[in-house]
Amino acid sequence: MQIALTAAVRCAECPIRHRAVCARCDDDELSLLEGMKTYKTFKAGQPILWRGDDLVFVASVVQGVAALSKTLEDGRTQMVGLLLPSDFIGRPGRGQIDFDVTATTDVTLCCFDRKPFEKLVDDTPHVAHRLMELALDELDAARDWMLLLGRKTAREKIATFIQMFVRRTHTDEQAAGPDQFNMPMTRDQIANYLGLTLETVSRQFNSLKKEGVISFGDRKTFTVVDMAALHNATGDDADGGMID
Amino acid sequence: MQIALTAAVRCAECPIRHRAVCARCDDDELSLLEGMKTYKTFKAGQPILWRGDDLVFVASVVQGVAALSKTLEDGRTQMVGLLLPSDFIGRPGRGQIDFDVTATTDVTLCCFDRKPFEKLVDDTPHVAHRLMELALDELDAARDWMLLLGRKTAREKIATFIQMFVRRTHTDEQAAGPDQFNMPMTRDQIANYLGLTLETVSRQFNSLKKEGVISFGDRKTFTVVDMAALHNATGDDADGGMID
DNA sequence: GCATGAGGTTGATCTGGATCAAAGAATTTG
DNA sequence: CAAATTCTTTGATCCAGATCAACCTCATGC
Repeated sequence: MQIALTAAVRCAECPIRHRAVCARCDDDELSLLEGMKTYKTFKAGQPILWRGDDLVFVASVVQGVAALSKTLEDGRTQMVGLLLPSDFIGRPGRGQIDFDVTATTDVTLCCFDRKPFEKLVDDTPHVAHRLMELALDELDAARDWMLLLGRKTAREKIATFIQMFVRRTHTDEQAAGPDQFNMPMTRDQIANYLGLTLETVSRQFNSLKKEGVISFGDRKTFTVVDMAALHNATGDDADGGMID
Repeated sequence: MQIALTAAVRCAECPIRHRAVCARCDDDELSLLEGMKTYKTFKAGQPILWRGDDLVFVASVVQGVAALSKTLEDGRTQMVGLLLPSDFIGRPGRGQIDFDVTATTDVTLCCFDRKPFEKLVDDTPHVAHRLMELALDELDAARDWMLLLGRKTAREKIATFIQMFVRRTHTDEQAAGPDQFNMPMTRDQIANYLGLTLETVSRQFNSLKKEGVISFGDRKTFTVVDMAALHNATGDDADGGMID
């Protein structure tokens, strides 16, 4: 699950601010982790963890995008979470996960052995508290997504996805300009996230483009032209949008 | 959210075992809460909490069924959680909720003021730890449901729902016999849970009945005749079923 | 440069569930 | 127990999105 971990405010080499450890964490706590971190990289498309795998490490996403997904017997799959930089992989107190984690783009993880990390959690109540908060955030996001999957139209799903993606992304270094973003996922991956097919995703993207709500650069870059119209298309009321 | 709270192993008047406090809780901790609990009852259909409400109490469901749900601007709604006896309402550290809680049947809650409850949580690390576990269970359940909402057919949704309901219910006092259960929800409520319409729910129920997988008593009672066939119809593999 | 392959678009057709409609149970009310 | 109300079933029709099928457009490699 992606509760944001984080080693540290002062985790020097990582360009992200790990999120599992809060601002109140002092140097002593952080330095406990400082010595034991390792980096792992994965190529786009590579599996990071399989369902049922032993969780030997926990990690923050430093670079790239990873996906949590579940699969039915006959191969239909559904993404159940999206991991962006600073998001966390691993569940405090659990040795296993019930979904697959796959690299969507090339991914760099900042990893810590699970055991010492859990000791840190056990020894520092406010870190445990922080992890609880993050789990609850995840739960909120999952429930927003349930509403999307169960009741929204294809158009609303796409609009909601773009809005969510923009909100989670636009303070990051990967932002290419004002309201302009890199879309690191293929149509197929987006379809898996939204419970649609890739053809429907393509059609809806292009229909929003035709209406002047968004526009594409080189297909990896897109710009939200009319943020109000985009929000209008989500089906959400006033400001109750997805944050995940 | 329904992480199971619980006052106690020895919470004498409640016929349930509250779940937020674990077996390791000793008498001293429990007695902290013992003095401050109150019971609230709600009629079927009554709202228990509205989205955005201040959370002045946390509570365990003692009797009946309640639902968490979210609503779009135009009124479409999606249930995002089902609260059965011993489930918990309230989120440690949060003063607000982002969904509505409604009584599905007549409901009795065992309530505690939020503030003293949170003090108990803060003072007893293993209770906090238990709550974290419960939040993670919820998250797993929410993700299972995302798979259901995004990728399952109507038939698979109904089969999964019955299986889930049976699993969560069949040790309870409300079980009417072996594999026989009371269904406390209307077709409409089930539809809202599964992202379907009430007509489709009715048709699928009757088609499973016609095939001899389940049978009805007086429409509030149903029996799973062929558990294997039911599981077969869920689309899940081997034993990776919903637990929620 | 051309070949190869991965991703994306676009069109035609099909279909699972939604929607619309009406007629039964069951339960509650008076 | 008749009337009203709330649920449920069942049928007919419709349509959003899936499916099937080309074709297009980039990258990347040789």
